[in-house]
Amino acid sequence: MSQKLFVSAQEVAEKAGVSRSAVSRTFTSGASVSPKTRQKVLDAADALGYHVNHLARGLMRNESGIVCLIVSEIGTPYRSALLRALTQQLQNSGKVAMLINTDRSDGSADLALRQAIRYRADASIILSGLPDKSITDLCLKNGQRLVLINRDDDREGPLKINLDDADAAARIATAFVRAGCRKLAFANSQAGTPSLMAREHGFVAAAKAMGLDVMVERFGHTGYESGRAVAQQLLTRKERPDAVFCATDLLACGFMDAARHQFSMSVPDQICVAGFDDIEQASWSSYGLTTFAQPVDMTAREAVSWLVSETAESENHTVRLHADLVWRTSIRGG
Amino acid sequence: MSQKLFVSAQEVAEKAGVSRSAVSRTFTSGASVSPKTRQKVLDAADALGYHVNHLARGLMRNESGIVCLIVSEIGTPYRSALLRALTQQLQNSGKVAMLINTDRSDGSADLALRQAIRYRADASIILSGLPDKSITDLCLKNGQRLVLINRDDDREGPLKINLDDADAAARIATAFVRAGCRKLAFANSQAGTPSLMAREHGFVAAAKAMGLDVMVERFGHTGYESGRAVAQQLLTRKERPDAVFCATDLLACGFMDAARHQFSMSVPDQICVAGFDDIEQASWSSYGLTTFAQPVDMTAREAVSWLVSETAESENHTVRLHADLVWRTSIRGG
DNA sequence: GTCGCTTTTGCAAGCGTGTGCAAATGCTGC
DNA sequence: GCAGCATTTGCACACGCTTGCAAAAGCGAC
Repeated sequence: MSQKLFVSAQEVAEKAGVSRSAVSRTFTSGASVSPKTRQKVLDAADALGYHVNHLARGLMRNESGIVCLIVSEIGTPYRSALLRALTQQLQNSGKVAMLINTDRSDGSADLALRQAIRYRADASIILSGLPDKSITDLCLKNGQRLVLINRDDDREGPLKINLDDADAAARIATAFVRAGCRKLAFANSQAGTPSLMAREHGFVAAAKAMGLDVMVERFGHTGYESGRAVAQQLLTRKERPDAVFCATDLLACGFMDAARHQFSMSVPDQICVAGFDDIEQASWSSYGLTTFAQPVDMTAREAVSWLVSETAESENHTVRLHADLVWRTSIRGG
Repeated sequence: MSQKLFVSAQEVAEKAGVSRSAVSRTFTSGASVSPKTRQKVLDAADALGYHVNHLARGLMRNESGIVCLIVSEIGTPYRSALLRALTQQLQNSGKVAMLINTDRSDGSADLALRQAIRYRADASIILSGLPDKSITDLCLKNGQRLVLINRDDDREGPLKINLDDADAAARIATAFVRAGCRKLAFANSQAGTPSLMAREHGFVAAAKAMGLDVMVERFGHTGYESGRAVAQQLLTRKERPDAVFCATDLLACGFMDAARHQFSMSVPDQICVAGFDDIEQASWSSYGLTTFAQPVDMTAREAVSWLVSETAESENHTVRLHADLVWRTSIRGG
């Protein structure tokens, strides 16, 4: 590394002919400093290229300004969209995002949270994976805040943001039946996360309430390829479904592609398809997928505003957001 | 925030019955500490839930372990894939990623880099936007390292990672001609980044070398909708192109969708299409897009290995990577 | 000029860590 | 037991910053 170190407040103070406290106060909002010295400090700082050392500031204030985002499958459309919204909101609130990728092993969420603790992150937002109870307890005990997105879990302390998955599933079941469909199917992955399972159970329950059975098929992880695989399983059955609700838009895209190009089926004439997330591709004209829009901006806003709020400690807070149905062309009628 | 502060090395030392230096040394690799005390410290630390304060450590060592990723359009397939690879590599090297979103205004890249300086980031990786010279100079002067990905620029000091865009463009021009196409077009956005323009110019030049003209059309920013718009401009011309090279896969997807669904054209029979990036959607069977694969993993590896290397300072380093042609079904023959 | 009051300023004590240096400890061979 | 050596340990200072506290400075009124 270069010999030349960063310029410190001390040097600025000397150049401006004031005490070190003065320069510190100049860069601390709400501190008492006269306009005259303030200007002297600002000039000197600019000339020297001074920037407050947030490491040291965090050390003193016991508040780093860092928020950890713990996320897997970053390359996925929905995840990256959420990531975008979160970083945007965090920056608006003067926080900075530390990104931790948990794609690797299974204990990686714990490792990630430990990293968050090391950097004294003010908070962590978990978009994936369920950390060990001992770790989250440690976070909470040390005044860190925790947000769990779509990760239903029974811990006390963290903010949990969820969707009305079951309601949405019921709505889509109704839509299928109105379109004249009677042979319903549900396409899922084997990930088994709470939100995916809530959609599945909600759909099956709603169908049962209308006197219909549901063929459920699960495969692999939650991606395009799994959608194709599930299509192969469902569409080679003796009795083909005439409507399928996919737990995710990616699954739905894979399913539609297989149905059309591999089984030469027409969507929505021969089979109706619905998804969940409203990723960008759902609106592409090759798909025109009817789906539920994840309120990513709202989610990000809720998460961040809770993180930066003064109060809101330790009460068991859960936010349930509504997913709007976006009607396109993959279901008949409408 | 909670009254209970984080546990410090001091408390661990007291509980273990050793000096504070001992616990510090226990958590510093390569420090001299006997196995016996080391174990005592480890036990005490575990019992108390101690974690080294990286803020303080960074302050002392003048090396924070933080690397800033400065990126816009995080939700885009290519960007998020690169992000995934970079965070992966950084974590492998014991670094941690600070994510900075520059979607907002134009000066946001500068603001972002300034944030990086405040946290004494060891390095910054810029995936988008060109920061002001004064800021990058400041980074470099203070021993920060800088990596520019696909952002050709004439500064000295940073590592620049680029692709052989022009070569790729020439290859695809040849492929078009071999497929019997003579009326070539290039679809671009108005972003005007170096790599996009290199593809355009390379394509036009290669075509000219073969005695062919190219219809060039640019629209908006680099996304699906712009692809559709460009299609509308190109396909309503008196003389329609029979082959179009899109500067980006997203543009290509938009173009193909418009060509097929809006103009009822068949790809590749009536028009051949090629893209660039090899995003996941390019392989989806609705597109089957022939495209060039961005070597994201290689890019990430090059960037990170340079960042953590001891040497490699101040020499003007440029890495030019090769983009493999991925042949699918959007071009005839092959 | 002096008094009372408000605002500004400087001092110094921390925050939690790494590390050079000297003292202490352990080990080996007589 | 003791000299000679390698290893471990503790002390104390440094890193760059914030902030309580008291001294200093400004200001208006008498």
